[in-house]
Amino acid sequence: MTKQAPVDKRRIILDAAVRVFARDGFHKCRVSDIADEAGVAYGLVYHYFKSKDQVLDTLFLERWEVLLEAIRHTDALEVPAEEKLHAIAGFIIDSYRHDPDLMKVIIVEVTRAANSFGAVHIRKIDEAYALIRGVVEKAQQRGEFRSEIPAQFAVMSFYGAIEQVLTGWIFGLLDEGEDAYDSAKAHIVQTICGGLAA
Amino acid sequence: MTKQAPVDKRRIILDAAVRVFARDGFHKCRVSDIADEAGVAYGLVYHYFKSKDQVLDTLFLERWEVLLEAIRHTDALEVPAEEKLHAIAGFIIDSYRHDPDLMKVIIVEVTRAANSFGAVHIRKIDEAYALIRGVVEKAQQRGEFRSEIPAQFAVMSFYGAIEQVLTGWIFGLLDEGEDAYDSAKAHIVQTICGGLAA
Amino acid sequence: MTKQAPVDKRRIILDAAVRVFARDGFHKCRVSDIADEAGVAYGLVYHYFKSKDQVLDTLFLERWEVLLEAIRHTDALEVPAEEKLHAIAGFIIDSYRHDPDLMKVIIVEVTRAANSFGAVHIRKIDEAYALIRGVVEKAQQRGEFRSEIPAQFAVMSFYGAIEQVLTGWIFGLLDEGEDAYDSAKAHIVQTICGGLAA
Amino acid sequence: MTKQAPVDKRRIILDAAVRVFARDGFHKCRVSDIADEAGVAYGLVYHYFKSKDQVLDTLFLERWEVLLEAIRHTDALEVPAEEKLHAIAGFIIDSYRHDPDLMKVIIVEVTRAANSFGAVHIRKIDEAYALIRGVVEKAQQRGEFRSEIPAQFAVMSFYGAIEQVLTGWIFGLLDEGEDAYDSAKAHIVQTICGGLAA
DNA sequence: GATGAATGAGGATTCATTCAT
DNA sequence: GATGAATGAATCCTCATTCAT
Repeated sequence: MTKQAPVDKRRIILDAAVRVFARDGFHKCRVSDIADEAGVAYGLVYHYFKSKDQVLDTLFLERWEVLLEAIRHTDALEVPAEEKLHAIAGFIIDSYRHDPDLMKVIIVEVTRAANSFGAVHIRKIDEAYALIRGVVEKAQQRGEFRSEIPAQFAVMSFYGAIEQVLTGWIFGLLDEGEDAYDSAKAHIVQTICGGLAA
Repeated sequence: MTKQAPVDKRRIILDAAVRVFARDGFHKCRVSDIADEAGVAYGLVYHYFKSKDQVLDTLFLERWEVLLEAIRHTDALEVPAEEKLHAIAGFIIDSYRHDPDLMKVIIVEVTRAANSFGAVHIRKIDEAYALIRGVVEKAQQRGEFRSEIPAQFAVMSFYGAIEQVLTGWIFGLLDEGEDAYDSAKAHIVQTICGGLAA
Repeated sequence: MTKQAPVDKRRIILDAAVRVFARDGFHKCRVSDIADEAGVAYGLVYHYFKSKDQVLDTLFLERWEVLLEAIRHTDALEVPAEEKLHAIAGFIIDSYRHDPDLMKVIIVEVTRAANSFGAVHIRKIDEAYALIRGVVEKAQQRGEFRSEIPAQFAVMSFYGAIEQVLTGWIFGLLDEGEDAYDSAKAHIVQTICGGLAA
Repeated sequence: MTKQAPVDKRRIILDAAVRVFARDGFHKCRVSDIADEAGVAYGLVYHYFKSKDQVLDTLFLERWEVLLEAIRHTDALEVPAEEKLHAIAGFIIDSYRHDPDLMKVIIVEVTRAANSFGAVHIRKIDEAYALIRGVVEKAQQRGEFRSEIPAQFAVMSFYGAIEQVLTGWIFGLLDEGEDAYDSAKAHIVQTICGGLAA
């Protein structure tokens, strides 16, 4: 007789929330939908989280921390800047490939609605920008990237391009599929680094 | 006897709604807040609009139609593609410069939350993408732009970069100011067309 | 055809609230009970009052202001202090006779639970004490009342006696009836002014 | 090996409940607040008590029984009625002096809100009135007290005066302090027995 | 006895929308 | 057109109580 893996209801609730938020949207869904989806009692959501907002916060912060770590790790590598950007875009796109619901929630409900939430989220998001800016600035110092374009704008273009592609997938405006994911990584980086001009 | 300037209360309500949506967010504000801001009676909002949603819809569609027209007009010009993209980015950025509240509402409440609303918005948004895609594709056919990058991705990068810069301003993560607006136009186009690489 | 007296729904709600609070208690009753009793829609309660608490507040303050006015008026009369106390006790007891539900609510839910509410109530209650203290102090200065007993204690005894009698009626521990009301006024004043001792 | 002082968790919970009820009020506090204050697990409160109400009941009944016993004992003494009333007032005031939180809870949450609870409390409270009435009636028969004032009213005045003074202390409307306690005893009895009149 | 996770009914409050005037 | 009182469904959150360990 093997010992049963202990069930972490907190985790179950978070995972259920991802599905519900992705399906119905944060504002349209009810807390009871989350509880139902998780198969737990209504009140248990409030046992683990102070509010509906906090469920979303937790989801975002958990994942965003992983993203920040990935960017930091990438930044530390001894590779060309272009390769770093490829790795970062790749990480974000793979996050979507691996768990599209979670990324949908993060982009649609948090990243693109960050003003509704406290300044905490905006600061976290800015942390990611700052890390990527570091990558660009170092590349500019090393002469890999040209310096006419302020790093801040470069970052916005890069990150904006990625998020827009994900949004295209989320809204069904862009074809999805295994091939699409990999080519998206390449094309975004090609565009941002090489430019569209012939 | 001088002719009274006709007061268009419908317009007053729409303008008030922009300020309220920008300040409090579409979900957090109440219809009464709009009426208060407009200085009209509660019920009048419902005299002119079927619902709170319709107020936002109207705001979005009014402005988006202008944007589409601007893109169409630009597309028809006989100028290099890069110049066209500069005009389009310029138009969007000038829209923000001229009425930041309205653009904030359109981006934060509509463009980036389009899934909450009916498919109407998504289709309208996609119309803009399609027009810009036309610009890119023609440039590719003419050899102005290289063809390795699918036009669809190019558009996403271009539009995403613009929206991200606006978002940066909206969230206070990017320096604003008259200079910033003009240089933003240039830098976005430089990045997307010329690339970051040295 | 005579014009109908306009119905003041705010008043109707307040009056209904008195009955409901008296019957079920402030904590046990639901806002919907008040609306039902008043025969109005649920939301109307919130159209006129910010919260359930505020309904009780309004009831208390309305009536308490009348009490304060009555005490002030009595105090201004040129009559012996004992007569003044009789008038004050009489006013409070007549208030109960006239609208026992309202006085029950004020005593049970406000006066005797004033710590749950904001300091506003306590201050209002203290205002009544202060006025009565004035009556006693003047009587002491004039030699009508002896000075050994601090006015503050005298007031507490006087007011406490009245409230306790009302509480006795409310809880069914003391016989009620038209006779009882008048004799109560006399007996309370006799006790406080003349003392029990033979 | 020294014998451990036995820890009576039931007692610890009751004592914690007194503090919590006094601080936050019976209705506003949560059962978990009691457990926290007591430093015990949530469920333990329910191990010892059937419900939150029962905790309050226990507190009240425990103390009230002591009060009843004190009154009974006083009543049996061969001393003048005035002295008996002084002893009773003294006992209640000393109870407050010794444990103000407990008396606050009993007065604010039970004695003055007795209608919310079952008839049990009212009957217990009435028992005290009956005992004091006995004191007064005997005094009236013996000619110590005059008979015009029905004993029942005399009791209400006496007990009401005491409770009002305690309430004054509780609500901060009356000066407290060691001196105040003793003079309060004297003044209440002087007022009730001797009257205010010169 | 002791723990604290789990349950779920209950109720206040909000607010979009309607409608009589 | 204009007003704002009236409606009532929707839903978050609280918290007493139970129960498995």
